[in-house]
Amino acid sequence: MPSHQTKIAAETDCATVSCENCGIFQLCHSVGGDTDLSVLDTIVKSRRTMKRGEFLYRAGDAFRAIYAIRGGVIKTSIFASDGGAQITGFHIAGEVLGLDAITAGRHGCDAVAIEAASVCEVPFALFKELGKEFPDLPYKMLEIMSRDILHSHELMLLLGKKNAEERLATYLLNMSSRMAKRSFSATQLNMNMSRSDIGNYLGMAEETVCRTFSRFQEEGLLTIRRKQIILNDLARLRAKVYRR
Amino acid sequence: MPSHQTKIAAETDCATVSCENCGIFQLCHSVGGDTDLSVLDTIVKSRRTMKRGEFLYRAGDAFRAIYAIRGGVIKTSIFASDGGAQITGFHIAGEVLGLDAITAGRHGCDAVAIEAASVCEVPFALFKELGKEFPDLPYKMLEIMSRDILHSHELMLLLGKKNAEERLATYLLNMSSRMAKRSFSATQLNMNMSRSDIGNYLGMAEETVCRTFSRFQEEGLLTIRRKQIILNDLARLRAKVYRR
DNA sequence: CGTTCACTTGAAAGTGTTCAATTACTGTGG
DNA sequence: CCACAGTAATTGAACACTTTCAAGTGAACG
Repeated sequence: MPSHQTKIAAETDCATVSCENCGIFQLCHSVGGDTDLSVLDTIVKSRRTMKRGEFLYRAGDAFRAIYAIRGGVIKTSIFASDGGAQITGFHIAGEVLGLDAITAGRHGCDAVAIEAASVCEVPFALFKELGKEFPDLPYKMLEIMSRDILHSHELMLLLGKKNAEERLATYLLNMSSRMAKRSFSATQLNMNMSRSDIGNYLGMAEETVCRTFSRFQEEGLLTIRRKQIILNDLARLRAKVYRR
Repeated sequence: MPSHQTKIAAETDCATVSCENCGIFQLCHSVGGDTDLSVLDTIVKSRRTMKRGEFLYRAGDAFRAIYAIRGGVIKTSIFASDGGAQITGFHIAGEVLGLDAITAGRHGCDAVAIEAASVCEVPFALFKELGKEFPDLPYKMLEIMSRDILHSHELMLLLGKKNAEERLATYLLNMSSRMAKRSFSATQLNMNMSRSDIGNYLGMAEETVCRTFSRFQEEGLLTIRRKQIILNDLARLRAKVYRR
């Protein structure tokens, strides 16, 4: 579990697990059946590696492609006219980005790498072409978007109804289960995002995030080691998610 | 503009404007071209009228159909395990409901009529059938979902970053523009939802909604007449949307 | 015509934010 | 390898905003 912090965290896994971590690949596999997959391979191989701080796209950019994350973490955020921003998600391997741009024809949010990352770029025009050969493809995409909407709704519930402890607990458990799903540790989280980003995402001040982390640590729920958070008691953390 | 409060507010308009208010119809028109539209007519004619308080579907119900609202207002809400609820939207004529259920195969939220309403029910299986004849159809649906995601993101920004005044101002202007888009008055809003519902949606207590309404009225921004809100100064209201 | 529910308003209490100061870490250059 | 600078994280204390609790008003409806 040590030191390859400059490397892309999940990249190797993504390769070894025959790219199960990569959404589009998954998609294609589940759709392709015995059909010739050579075209798909071509598309998926148009990869891109990103350094920390690099933008995948910016709000206002013309919509050309959708992106499947192969490794690393990418954050998306929207902006109010007054400059205020709201982070709408931290996205990890296997998740698909850019779908919110379909309607407007341009991206509504910024997508920026929080740590070194790797993405598959699938031009939307090409995606539509493929839809002709694999009629299930667009419906798979509907499923993915449907999942996005569910995620949004959960975040709304969090932002609208939960207090600081409930927010942070929810967030940690969400991260934990998403990591576990991709066969990372469920209890040792590398929180590469800053406290400030977490606060922005959860709708609370950076300081409140810190204080809540500290309180959780005092209560023995977790251990803070730099950016690494070790969850010591998932059960008790789960109890924090809902109002007492 | 007077009294037909028990009638479905937009139903008549929907008919006269050759059903432009109805999302699915719009959808079909934009897709159909000169092709035989008789099947579409059949589907769209499977309408349903709803009384205030009636459920279109409940969280957990099996996903069978998607719904386009022809008239009235339907609210959707999700539930936390502890019983807490978050209203995720008030939906009016022309909007499509039920799409968030595609992934899970069952609905994740309740949809209930706030006032008498009328909806077109489109069985999803049938929708998929139609997709074969009209290949653009699923992509149109992607667009609609993309719009939903954008809406969700905006609400997140509101819930995460805005204070009471900004929230209510945003909400009123949003309602205003949606009504205007469907050729209703932009300044005379019939807020059929309760203060409590508004509060829930905006992530604030019912009392705070009242107080904010009162303050806006004192400032001359609007006039409160029962459920009817008259916006007297859109410009000044817009200035309230962002932080001073 | 009274009962009920929704809305409104007041005052007290919490919770989280803001401002400010301190400490810890990261990365850079000597 | 260490010192330094700059950034991120943490903690404290005062303050602001919203919530909560409580009471009162008004409309709606049987």
